[in-house]
Amino acid sequence: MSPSDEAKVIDAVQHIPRGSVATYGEVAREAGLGRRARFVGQVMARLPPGSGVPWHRVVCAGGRLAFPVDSPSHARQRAALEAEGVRFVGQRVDLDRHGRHAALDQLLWG
DNA sequence: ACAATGACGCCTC
DNA sequence: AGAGGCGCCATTG
Repeated sequence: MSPSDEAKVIDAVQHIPRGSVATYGEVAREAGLGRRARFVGQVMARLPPGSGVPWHRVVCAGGRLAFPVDSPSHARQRAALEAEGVRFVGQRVDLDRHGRHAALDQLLWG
């Protein structure tokens, strides 16, 4: 990996509109990094607190959160998402409303 | 150099 | 729905 790969990931995450989410895999592709979903996870994990990067908008495939449902981190991410209007269906983000193919995203991303 | 470890994803029972 | 298995790849011990 090059230092710029990390920058590409950060950039892609920063471009996720408020109130919507993107999966790790989608971020990897949008950043031009192919199938390196795990790499995206690594970058998120290394983010210093207060970096300003909306890491909570990055979720696993299918809308699940990467953290164990009983963990504080899971609760934190879910709260952050719900605070900006993201709906949950059970323990999954409602991707029909907030996923990359949602109507609003189509307008913002083409 | 090598094995283990993840903020992943997809497929198969 | 849930559990395993495997591919993935940078980091860590």
